[in-house]
Amino acid sequence: MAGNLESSARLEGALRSTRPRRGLPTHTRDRLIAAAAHLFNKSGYHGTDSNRIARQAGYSPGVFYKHFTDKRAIFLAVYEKWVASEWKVAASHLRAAGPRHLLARRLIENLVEFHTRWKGLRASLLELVFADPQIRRFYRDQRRRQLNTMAKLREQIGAPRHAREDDAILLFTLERTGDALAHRELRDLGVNRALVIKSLEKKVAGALS
Amino acid sequence: MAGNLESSARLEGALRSTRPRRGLPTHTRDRLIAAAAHLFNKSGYHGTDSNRIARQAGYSPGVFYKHFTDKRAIFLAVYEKWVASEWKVAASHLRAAGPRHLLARRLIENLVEFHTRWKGLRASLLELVFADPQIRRFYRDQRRRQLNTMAKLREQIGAPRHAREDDAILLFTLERTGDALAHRELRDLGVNRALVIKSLEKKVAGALS
Amino acid sequence: MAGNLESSARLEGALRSTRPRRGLPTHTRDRLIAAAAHLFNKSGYHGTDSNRIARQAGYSPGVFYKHFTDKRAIFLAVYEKWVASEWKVAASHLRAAGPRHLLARRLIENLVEFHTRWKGLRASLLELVFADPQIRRFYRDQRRRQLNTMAKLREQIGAPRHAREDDAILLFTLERTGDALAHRELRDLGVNRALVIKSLEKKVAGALS
Amino acid sequence: MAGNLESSARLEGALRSTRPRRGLPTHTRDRLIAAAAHLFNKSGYHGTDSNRIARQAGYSPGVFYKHFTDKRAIFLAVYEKWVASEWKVAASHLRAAGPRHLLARRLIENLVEFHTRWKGLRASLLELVFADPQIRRFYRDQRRRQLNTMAKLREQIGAPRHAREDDAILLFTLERTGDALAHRELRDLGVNRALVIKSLEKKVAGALS
DNA sequence: CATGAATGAGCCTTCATTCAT
DNA sequence: AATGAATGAAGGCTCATTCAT
Repeated sequence: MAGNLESSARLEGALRSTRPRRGLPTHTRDRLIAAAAHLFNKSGYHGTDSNRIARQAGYSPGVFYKHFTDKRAIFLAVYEKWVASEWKVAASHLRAAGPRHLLARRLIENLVEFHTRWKGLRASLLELVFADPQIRRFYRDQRRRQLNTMAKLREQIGAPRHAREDDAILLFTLERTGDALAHRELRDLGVNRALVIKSLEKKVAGALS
Repeated sequence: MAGNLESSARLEGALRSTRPRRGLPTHTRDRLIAAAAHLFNKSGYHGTDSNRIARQAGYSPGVFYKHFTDKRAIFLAVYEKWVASEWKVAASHLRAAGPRHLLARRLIENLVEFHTRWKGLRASLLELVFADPQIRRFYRDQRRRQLNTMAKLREQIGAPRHAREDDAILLFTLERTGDALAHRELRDLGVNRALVIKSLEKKVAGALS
Repeated sequence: MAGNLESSARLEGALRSTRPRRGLPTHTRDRLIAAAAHLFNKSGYHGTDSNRIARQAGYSPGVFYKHFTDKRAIFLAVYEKWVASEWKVAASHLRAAGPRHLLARRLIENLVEFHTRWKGLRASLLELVFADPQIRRFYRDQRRRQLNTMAKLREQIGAPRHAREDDAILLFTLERTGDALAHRELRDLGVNRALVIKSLEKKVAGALS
Repeated sequence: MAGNLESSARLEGALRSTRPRRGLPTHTRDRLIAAAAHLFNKSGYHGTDSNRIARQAGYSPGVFYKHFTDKRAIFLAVYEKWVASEWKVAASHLRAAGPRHLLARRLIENLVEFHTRWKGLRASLLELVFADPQIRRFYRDQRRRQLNTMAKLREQIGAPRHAREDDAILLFTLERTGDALAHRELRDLGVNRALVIKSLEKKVAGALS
């Protein structure tokens, strides 16, 4: 993954150590977000307490509230950063030239990777989307943006229009199946993972035609 | 709706009042489950506490722990009852004769109704599936059962076989789109609800052919 | 052991089974006391709840409060019965003829047996003697009675008088050392059990001379 | 008394008032221990709850669990501190020069004082020694230490050896009689307090010869 | 006499949040 | 900017006790 949300592995070891006693506010904020991302993803939103986030980032509890009004706020920040980095990666795939089936393959690969890396965060997300208006708003903004991007992309590559409804359903399918792939749910279902992935790729390729 | 989980509306008004001073354990348990279903659905799992469940059911706090070891346990009980009643309704639709497109329509109608009624519960569910092994197991058992039922149903109506993988993807699509329909997510996306439903019906009808 | 407080072994198996649906109040009371004795001794006063006492005796929780005003009351009843049976046994030893050193031996043997059998009860007792005036009063009555008995006994066997103060100290010594013998405290201290017992016997024999 | 456990009287009045808004952890911990010692001694272990300990020490409930995992843990801490201060005082008596009968007198005086000050704590202790392995272990370690100290002391002052068994019995006698003296048990028994004390002194003096 | 469902005060414990340093 | 001790509301859970049947 690119960007600001470091991988879990790197996080675990490095965070506590190398930190200047007094850093730039932005740096502190970023460290907190990275720590929160890691912990939310590992233990869920409700399984993570704010003191622990601060400690994991190498700070004392008070720092947390200098940068975020409450726990909800840092979740939103984590989520925003997460989504931003997702978009960056997706965009790079979309810019890359190549035949449609290869594009589809890359997008699905990316999907699975993302859902796998952030499965804990996603599990918490859905409850928060339900419970918190601000998170809900952001969540839906992203979906709208995805939908618009799909339409634009088709335009760029000269494919014919599709019904926005079918695009939406496809996004839902990808999202939910991405979770299933991340959680090894398929194995429990006696379903072949590779075939599912192939099927998704076909759907995406179809949507781009 | 059929079944044991009373509708929210009925619950809200009636629970506290009409209760014999001393009932059968089963009855008490059922009332607790109904109250929990209502509250989990309204305020989410983490927004509901055990004392409140008891009070909503018309009891004092101690009663809760006579029937359930902890909150997790009653959530599972709620979930089991919820799923059981869902199956009952679905089964009645499946038994009813008629052309496939009508069957599909009824199933989708049922899907939307269920996701709408239990949207709060579903929002909490996904986090708990992630966090709790027992709930996860039950969740996946249901999915497997759904998958098997689909295959059997096709056999019964003489339709050709489909890949289990595609059935799984269809279930995921239905589940996630059902949530979207329940949460009025589509309006925010500028997507036509009726068309989405029609599209889902077509997918289901296709799966039954 | 004589009398009404059945041995733990017998209790464990038999209590729940053979009980007439409606018995004499005295019988019920006795069963409750026996069950309480067993449980207090095993788990301590604070580790035993009143519902469990009733259940162990083969009754429902309500029965308990038909016979005792509260948990304290049944402890006192247990204690009274326990002490009564202790006296009965001691009296039989005192009545039996024989040389003084044999009498002393039998009394110490009896002491150890009692402290061993009721070590859990004794552990709870001391806190309750501190906390509860009624139990305290009873406790001290017993001590006074012991003291008087010692004096009388010496008269009977024609031994010279001793200072009441020394008798009291001897009783304290016996009580505390009896506990130590019961709890295997001596082994931890690197002290020879047989020698301690011999020493106690000598003290008792001395007191009877 | 010297040492870290302040006297009840001082505690009662002073604790809540003079406390810096924010102190060193050690100081907080010490205040909690002092408050717990006071309350355990006054109301017994089971009559004291953790919130109350915190409040008595001048803190809010949460503080308690920053310093102790549970009530058992603070009891052990109280007990350790108590024993340590007891040893300090005893040691000062033992170091002081003087004839043996004066040493014995001072030791008994000290015994009575200690048992009087901590009678509530002692009453709870015995139940906890029965119920809690860790407290039991500590309790017995102290006894062993006392026993060893007695032997060493005799060596130092050039007295002949005594059987460890008799030393143990003497300690038990002192402990139990100390309690009796503390609880005014003797008055109820019609026993002369001064004579009992004299008798104990003689026993101790004898043990040092 | 006996039942056992129900009560409810109250203890144990957590954790988001604050604020004096 | 950072600290971290302290807060305190609130939730989880128990158990002595009651009372309608």
